[in-house]
Amino acid sequence: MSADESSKGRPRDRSAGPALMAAARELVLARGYEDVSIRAIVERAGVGRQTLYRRWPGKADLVLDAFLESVDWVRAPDADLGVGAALERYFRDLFVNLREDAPAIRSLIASAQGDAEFLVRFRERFVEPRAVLVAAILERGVEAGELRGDIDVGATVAVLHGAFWYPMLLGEVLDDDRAKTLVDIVLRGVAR
Amino acid sequence: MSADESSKGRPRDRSAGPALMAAARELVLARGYEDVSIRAIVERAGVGRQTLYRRWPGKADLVLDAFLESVDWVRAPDADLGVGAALERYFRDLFVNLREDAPAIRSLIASAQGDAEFLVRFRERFVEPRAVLVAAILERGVEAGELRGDIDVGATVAVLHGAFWYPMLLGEVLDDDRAKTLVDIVLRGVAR
DNA sequence: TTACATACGGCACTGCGGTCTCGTAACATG
DNA sequence: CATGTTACGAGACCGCAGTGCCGTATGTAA
Repeated sequence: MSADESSKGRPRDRSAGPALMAAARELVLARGYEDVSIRAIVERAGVGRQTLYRRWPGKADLVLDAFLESVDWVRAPDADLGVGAALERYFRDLFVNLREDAPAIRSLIASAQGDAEFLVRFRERFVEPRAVLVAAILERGVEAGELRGDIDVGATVAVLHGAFWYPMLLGEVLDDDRAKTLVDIVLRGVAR
Repeated sequence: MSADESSKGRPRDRSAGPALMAAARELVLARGYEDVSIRAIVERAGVGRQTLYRRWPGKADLVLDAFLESVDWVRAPDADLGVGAALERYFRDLFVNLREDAPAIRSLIASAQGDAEFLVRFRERFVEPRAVLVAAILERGVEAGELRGDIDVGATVAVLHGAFWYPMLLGEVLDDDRAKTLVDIVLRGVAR
């Protein structure tokens, strides 16, 4: 699967892909996703346009690769933490790592709204790994007796992540306080 | 404010605006937001392109007007309902009204990600009215002693709405069960 | 009636995303 | 070496968003 070498014809220039990802990352960070044209990326990378389209379906997939390269930590939570502390730590880390990349992620979510195939890839690469991680924290909490046994883990994951997508997509700042408040609401609820 | 009649020069054709909104709504519902071109809208409305740009900054604002015309119910909650029932009713109604319009709303949220000025208008027209309404339900619940007195109303509003944005933007179905589960999690929390 | 101001439909223009073709380059096979 | 196959940079081409300009139409004010 990794060896997609047809072994026939001229081999691909192995430096072109990384050069395109680097160019895309630099330009998007400097000017913002929608102010960076495909033409500008390939020019900066010093390649032809087809060389990009031979590797990615379009700008969204290229930028997804370019940014997930650095965001793909998704580290496992410490097993000795309580659910509240583990969740808070997860979201604080997420917000820190997103401080620089949030505009790009927002634009990728936007791109996915009109492109069902890219939405699938974005889910696989960005959404699902984080959902799985949070689900694991919650299930650990259930087993430890910290959380109720009848909770809907999938729905809780969606509530937690939605609570961070919503302000992000509205252009608000994601700080530590928000992580704490968010986790507190979902754990304790607001009812008396 | 309503009489933006300069009283000088040729008056605007009063039928052009409604014709454009109707054309936009029909085409977007039929083909989807990103498959409808500005050119197609003005052609269907039987007007020139500048006639559109004289009234709206672009497609996003036109479609926002065209769809909020029908979505702008935002009815006040019944005062005799408990917080849980009022919230459930609110989200069930929201999901029903969005069953047809959700794709368009998704595309508008997408448009707002690369256009800060449109984001402001989208917040004012779509986000804030609903946030105010849910905040009122929550505050009523606090006064009635149904909710704790120390809750962060704004954060709770964000958690509730985020929990509906997240699945919507991921292309999932918004049904009554989701409304119930969502409200249940936020009210009761997941902790034991 | 004569200015003046604004709206109108139509169209040209630029820059973009995406597709396609050209001539050339780099590899494997025989 | 010759042949076949694929990648390469370059650039033509299409449809679109957005802007600007044209000649014309429709209103108000002198």
